[in-house]
Amino acid sequence: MSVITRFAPSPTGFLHIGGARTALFNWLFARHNGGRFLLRIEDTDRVRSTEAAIDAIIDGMKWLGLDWDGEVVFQFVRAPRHAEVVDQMLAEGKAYRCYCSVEELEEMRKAAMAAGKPLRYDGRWRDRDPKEAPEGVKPVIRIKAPQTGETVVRDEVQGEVRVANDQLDDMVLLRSDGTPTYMLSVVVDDHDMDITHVIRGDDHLTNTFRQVQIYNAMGWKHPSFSHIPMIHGPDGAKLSKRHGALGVEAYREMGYLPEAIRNYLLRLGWSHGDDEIISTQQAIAWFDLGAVGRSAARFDFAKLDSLNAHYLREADDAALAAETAKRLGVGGAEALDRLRRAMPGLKARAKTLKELAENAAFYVTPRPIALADKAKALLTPEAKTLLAKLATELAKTGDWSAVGLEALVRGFVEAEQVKLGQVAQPLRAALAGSTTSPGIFEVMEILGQSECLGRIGDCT
RNA sequence: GUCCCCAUCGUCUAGUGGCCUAGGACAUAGCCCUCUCACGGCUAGAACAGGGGUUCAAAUCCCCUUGGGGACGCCA
Repeated sequence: MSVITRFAPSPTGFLHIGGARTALFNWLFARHNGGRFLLRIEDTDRVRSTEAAIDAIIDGMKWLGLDWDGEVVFQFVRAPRHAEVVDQMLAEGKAYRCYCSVEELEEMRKAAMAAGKPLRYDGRWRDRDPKEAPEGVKPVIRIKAPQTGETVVRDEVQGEVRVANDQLDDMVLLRSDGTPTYMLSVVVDDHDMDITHVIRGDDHLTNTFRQVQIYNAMGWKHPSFSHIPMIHGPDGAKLSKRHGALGVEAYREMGYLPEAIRNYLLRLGWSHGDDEIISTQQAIAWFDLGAVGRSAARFDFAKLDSLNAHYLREADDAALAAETAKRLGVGGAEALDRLRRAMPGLKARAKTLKELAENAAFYVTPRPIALADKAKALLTPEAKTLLAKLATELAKTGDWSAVGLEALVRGFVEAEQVKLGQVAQPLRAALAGSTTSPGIFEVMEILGQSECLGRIGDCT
């Protein structure tokens, strides 16, 4: 039997980082096994589901390079099928109508809490005669769950997990308005879509017992379950927006590369010996459920940064130049060409595309460029004198290559009896407007002779 | 409150009873390289939550405690 996995987000918000990892693991597992990876949008909550969220999820998946097979499945349109399953359960005596009001349910929970008992529905309509139903109340349909024994889940990641059935209650399958609940639709859809492996966050682990009861009631074989640990914020608490529970588009905005995100997310909870840099090809070849860890991981931007820096250095210069130009809001073939030639020196110094753009700005800023305070401080009267002197020599040279310029400047400092830094730093200040930049001779070569002389002239 | 899950350096993790005076990566500190900043190289500090067992032998197996997380909804 071939493997079929799915990613089933509810469109009530963006595709956050935890969801992205769940999607990645499902995708990897399917690709590793030559199986199929499906995308199902769980939009049964009509109030909270939005079109914008659906778009955000789909864009996020595409950006991350997680391609799914076949058409996107929308859960809401399958509601009639879900109701049909409930009809069958009703007919077979595996489900029943419950006429409890929400107030009644609330009291039940309070009483249970006070008595130190599990918070569960007491089954008061389970065996009650439907003739006693109050007038005008639309019932919900509840499953007639087993009351003794235990339900066991053999999880690929968590191992064997069991719970006594008296801890579980008769959950609602169909709401009083006739729409299906999550528990029901997820089971019916996973069954109908022939999902073989359910890989999801471990916040669903205890839900799994209830879902298994539905599979059992229907006489269906349930898929293999893998509950992967959640991602926490740097402080160990649940991931909040403040930490990184941002939509993937926010990471894109911050200048992270999809390959870096994939690599980072993969290593959060999964490992392959001491390997850290793992290409997507390798990830597909190596991924296995058995190596997924069982404890929650904290999200760490520093590590993501370092991975991103790595992939930035490997990225194509022309593509990086185009992205940088876009972020800088500059166009034109000349600017683009300058950025492309400057890219090797630039990308080694940045961790994100955002930082890359900031560092690259001086290359394409029109004269006169603004000088940072520290750069101004470098341009002392003595330094300016030296620069002016150097400028006359620079104006005469016919070799404007980094190598030629370095030879020229080194000759100049020797003649002037000064250290290279005494010239290079003011030069950097004048040309880049900053105290830090790529190698100064490289900067000069890329900027070109007239631009350099102009910039030196602007501040001497 | 009830149930479930988890627990190795600050962080991500390797480790599946002897190879562990516990390895790697990120971060941190120092040194080297050097026109600055990065990159790169080298070095350093840094962990088996605590307590009981089992065993010739435990980071690894069992139990308890503690700490963290999750679920308990006519949300998903």
